[in-house]
Amino acid sequence: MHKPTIQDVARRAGVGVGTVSRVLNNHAAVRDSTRDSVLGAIAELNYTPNPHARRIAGGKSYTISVLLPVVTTEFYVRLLDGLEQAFQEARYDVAIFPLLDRSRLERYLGSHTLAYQADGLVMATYNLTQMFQSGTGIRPYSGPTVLVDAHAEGVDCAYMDNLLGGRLAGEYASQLIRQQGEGQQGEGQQGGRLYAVWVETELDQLFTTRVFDDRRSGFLEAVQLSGGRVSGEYVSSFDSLAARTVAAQLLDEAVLPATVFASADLLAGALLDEAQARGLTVGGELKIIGFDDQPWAQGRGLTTLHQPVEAMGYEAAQLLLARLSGEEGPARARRFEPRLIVRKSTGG
Amino acid sequence: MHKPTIQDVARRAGVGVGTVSRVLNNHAAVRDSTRDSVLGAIAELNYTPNPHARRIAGGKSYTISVLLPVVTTEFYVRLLDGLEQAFQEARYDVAIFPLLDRSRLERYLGSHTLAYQADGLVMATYNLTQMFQSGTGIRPYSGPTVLVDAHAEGVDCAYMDNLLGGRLAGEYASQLIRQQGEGQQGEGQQGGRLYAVWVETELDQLFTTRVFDDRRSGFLEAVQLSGGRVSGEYVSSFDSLAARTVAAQLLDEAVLPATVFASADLLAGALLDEAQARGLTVGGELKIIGFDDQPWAQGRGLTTLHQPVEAMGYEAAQLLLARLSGEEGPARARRFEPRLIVRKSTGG
DNA sequence: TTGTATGCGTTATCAC
DNA sequence: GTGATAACGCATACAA
Repeated sequence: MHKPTIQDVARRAGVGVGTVSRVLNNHAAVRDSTRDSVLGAIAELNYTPNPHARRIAGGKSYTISVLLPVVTTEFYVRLLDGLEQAFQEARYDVAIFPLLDRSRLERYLGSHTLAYQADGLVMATYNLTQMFQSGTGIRPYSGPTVLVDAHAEGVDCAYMDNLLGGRLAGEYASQLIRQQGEGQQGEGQQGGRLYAVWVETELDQLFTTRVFDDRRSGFLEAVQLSGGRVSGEYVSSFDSLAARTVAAQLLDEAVLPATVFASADLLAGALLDEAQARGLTVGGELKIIGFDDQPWAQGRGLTTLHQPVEAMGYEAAQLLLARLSGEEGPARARRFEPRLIVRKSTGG
Repeated sequence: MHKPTIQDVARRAGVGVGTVSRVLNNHAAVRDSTRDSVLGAIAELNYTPNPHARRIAGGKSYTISVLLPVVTTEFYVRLLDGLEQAFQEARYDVAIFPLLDRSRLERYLGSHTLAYQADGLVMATYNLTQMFQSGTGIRPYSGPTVLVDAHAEGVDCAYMDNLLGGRLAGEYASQLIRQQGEGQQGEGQQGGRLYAVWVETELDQLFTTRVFDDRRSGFLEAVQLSGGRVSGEYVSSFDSLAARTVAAQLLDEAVLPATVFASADLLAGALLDEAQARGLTVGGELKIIGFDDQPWAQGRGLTTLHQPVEAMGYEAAQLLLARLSGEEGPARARRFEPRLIVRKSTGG
């Protein structure tokens, strides 16, 4: 018993191979009744098309390469979920290329690798401009490319509006402080102070991203617009140890009551830990706002910004698929909006 | 100008396509002179074989799936280097599957994915037995499989002898203490105390590994054999924050002079940091031994165990390739030995 | 709307 | 040793 082929299906359904191919690829022009019988035969034989034969006949690889940073975060799991669902629906395989180190990028894009043979490329989170800048020896992939969780001129992209996210956090923080100011009358500091912890942006790095800068800009802008001011800003690298150290420093220096915005849940988590160690009442004298809505955020009651990551991945895939089916025209950018989730870390 | 095919090469070299295919695949029976002319034609035309056509004609996918944990460590970069080199030499593509979460394992092994279509599977670091245990709904991959950086009965594997590594550390630490004891006569503690920091083994986890347990067992065994004893043992999760906390605790409680074995460089690095913060003389009153020889270990002068990771990857690939070319027989296990690198953190 | 025939770029199997 | 040629499984242009 060999693996059933399209021939077997055709014979079984009493049709030609062309017809089977047509129902496989949704080529509308096929009568419902015959489509049903073909589908029936496929099911009975448990037939699955041979992807390699398909590739050689179609002259395409039906494969998409996804370049991904190696960061063990729920974010990328969700992003892949969105991407893979869309590509699967369109009968494309996705090959994942974890960018373990810099040399690997060049290798992946080299002409003899899987990535190069792909019909399209998805790049996550990177700064494309910097990545392909002259002098690095890296040359851009020649096929259609889409950026996800990043944006650049002249390239299709699906990105999260981190500027908006920061703004939402800033507006909410300002509002919290106003409310608190109304409650306890006569307080000079009118509702407590405002602090922020930022993620250090690594300069001169291939793996650089504007994500955190945008969150910062949005926040500062919103706070300023609402007439508030930030009493102290802290910077931490994206690392739990550094975050904890910075959290301790912040709580050493901060004047309570205070509201703190951390531009990543990783940093907010460290603040939560440090506050707990000091016996501070989170949600009361100390309010904390994070960003990411990581899986633990709900359990720990962290007010944070939730992002439609799967939707962003799905849409990025759609943009690429459109190009693959011949779409011309200028680059399109799809924007996605974070949403504030209020929990008890801000008294909600 | 279309992409040159094997036909073009044959024509150019004045031979048949069969001959071209033969030189491509090293099918010995071809005269040197004709091989040269074929190679010449290939170079002139800049010909690269179409992998899809190859796959369909050969009836194989010429692809190997590598299941990898998502841990940003030099270890996996080096492991991939070894694997990829071997597979490339044998004209196999490698597809990397980062195991972001548990659900992804099932999906990767599902019958409609790339991984399933691979001719062989490489699994890194995991506990195969636990992974495929009944009840998880995960069924083993049916093709030839090789384990790397792990070992199990009845499966080909290439693994690091972490037991030996631990033993080497234990012997060296014991030796250090004896030497020190001889130097300062009459000291009751005869050369100082011995401490150890272990990596916490996560139980009930898919992503479990025996690596750290082996390092621990080997160390304790060697120390006992040389008549020494461990004055204190500490446990930390594989996380820089936790490691620093544990390092601080250890240095709070330890009696100097002391020698500390950390079963991973990540933990040793935290000790280095904490010692520096306290103004302790590393290599003198405090000696530190790590495990892994991470890139920074040399610069910071950390005595540690170096592992032939690339060689292990390369050999794992060879084991799999042997099966792919029809090798029968019982499972083979290839053992690799860590090597102690003495640097100034132990006074070397 | 559907069946047939041709082509995709290799590898493998023959003869020579 | 080497050159024809038949698969491999599918998509597609063309004919019906």
